[in-house]
Amino acid sequence: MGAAELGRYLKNLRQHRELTLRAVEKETEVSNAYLSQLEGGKIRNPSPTVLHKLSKLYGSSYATLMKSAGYPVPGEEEGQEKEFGFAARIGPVTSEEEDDLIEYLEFLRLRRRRSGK
Amino acid sequence: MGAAELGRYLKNLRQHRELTLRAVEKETEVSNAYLSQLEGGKIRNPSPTVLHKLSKLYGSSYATLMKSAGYPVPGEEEGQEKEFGFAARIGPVTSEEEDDLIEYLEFLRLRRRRSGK
DNA sequence: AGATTTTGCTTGACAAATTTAGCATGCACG
DNA sequence: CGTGCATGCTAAATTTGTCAAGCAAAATCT
Repeated sequence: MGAAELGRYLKNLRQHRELTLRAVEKETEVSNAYLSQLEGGKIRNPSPTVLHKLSKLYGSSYATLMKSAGYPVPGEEEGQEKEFGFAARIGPVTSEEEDDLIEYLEFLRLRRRRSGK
Repeated sequence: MGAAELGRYLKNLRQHRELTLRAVEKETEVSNAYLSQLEGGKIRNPSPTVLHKLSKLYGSSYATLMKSAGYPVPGEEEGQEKEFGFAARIGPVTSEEEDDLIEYLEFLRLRRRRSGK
């Protein structure tokens, strides 16, 4: 898990695409030095931004890279099928409304927890 | 976006739950000093692992924390419609909560219409 | 073969994340 | 009033991500 696995995975992706470290550096603006360390399994907590850039360039899944880096991946946890029914029901919302609704939901749950259901 | 937004968001979550920095430290094994800096918007790239721990403790969505930290969120990138993005962000809700949220959304829109903006 | 370029990697330095220790204010209670 | 403790914060220290520069082997060219 973690650094070593991510390294092997990234090296595999790159070599399979016959790209050089410096070619990847040019496309992705991540230094070849750092890429080398990444592939060598020497980096334990790479920034998700870097992983995202690499996933785009390699055409591979960002979620997979995150996972193999040892990071938790949203949606990997549990039951995210039911949520979509709600999305359809509530219709389009602005991002401001999103923020307000989420905060209100948290308030609701807190209140419910205090007064035992 | 980024550090300041994440900070406000985290502080809000914690205060609504009436937790102290040291209480959070105890549950999550993230130092109270670091939590303070996080909430003060002084941390630009917190590790996803930390965000995940906080999301679990606060009962809030990991994806939302990632997003407000300025990280790309897996699943939100391509393909899926905007409404589904909100569904992923808000996480699973009970049907009781659905009702409350929709009612609250109507209230929000009514209020906004009254006071200009 | 020798020169030049390319490639992967290591080193040194810098910045930023995270922790440990400690400070300052506020609040209880003797 | 004091003293003790909780709370939020900051300063210093440590660890680690990230980059610029450079090096050795391999490839490529002449």
